[in-house]
Amino acid sequence: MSEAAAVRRFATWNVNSLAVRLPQVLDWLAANPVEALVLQETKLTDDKFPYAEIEAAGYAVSFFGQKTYNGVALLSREPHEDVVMNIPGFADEQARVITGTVGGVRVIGGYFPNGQAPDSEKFVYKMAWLQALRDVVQQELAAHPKLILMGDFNIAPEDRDVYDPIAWAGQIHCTPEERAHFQGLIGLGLTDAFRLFEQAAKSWSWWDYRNLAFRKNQGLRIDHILVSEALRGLVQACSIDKLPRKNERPSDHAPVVVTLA
DNA sequence: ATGACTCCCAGTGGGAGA
Repeated sequence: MSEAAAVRRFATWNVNSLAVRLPQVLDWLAANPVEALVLQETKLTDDKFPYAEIEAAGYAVSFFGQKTYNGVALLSREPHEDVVMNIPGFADEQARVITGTVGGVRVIGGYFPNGQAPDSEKFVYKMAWLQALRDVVQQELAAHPKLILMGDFNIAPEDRDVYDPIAWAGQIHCTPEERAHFQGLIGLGLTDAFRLFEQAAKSWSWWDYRNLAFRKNQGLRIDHILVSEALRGLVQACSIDKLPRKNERPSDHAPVVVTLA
């Protein structure tokens, strides 16, 4: 077995338009070879998806998108199998989930609903979507003990994941209802890989484009990698890569990477 | 400060994101 195959890395990145960010994604993959990468907010209909460019970079890719909003993709160094789009049994016009098996690991990539505001219809949708996701993750876990659920959760699990928890208290991403759903996923036997390790205080995965938020490090940790019990003992590292946020025309999110033995 | 930016589809503005 080669040295490269001895360590396995899986990553998630909300790219906020793959049409704009494709060069950055290819540059990032060249510098950060991974076994699999899930993307959110591709914002591309399938006929416009740049699969040829991604395959030329050495990655198999499945994708599922729509115009303007949402859209997800699964990239893997080796071909992946048993791909499922969205949540079976949950009727949804929005392209938010892509699942596939990569080297024996079931990978679920999700772009969780934003929810807009706790008193909005979009929050009601977010709650229903989260419940449906929990059910399908539970089913997937029963069939695939080695499982990673990762993506843009649009939930800051704890106050330490928020730059100003007082100002954000009860606001979208920080409501008790959203946090309870996050804990519901943890309750399935999943572990927040980032918190398996000592991390710098004020570690965020998203910074608002406005108000010099990145420069001032005012952000939220809302992009997560959850690993199943069968994988937990193999996790060697988990980190947020802030470098792409320093690019020109960056996504507002940074990639999150987990390393397995 | 109920803002600030960026993306998109639209089209000379507005919705959504988080």
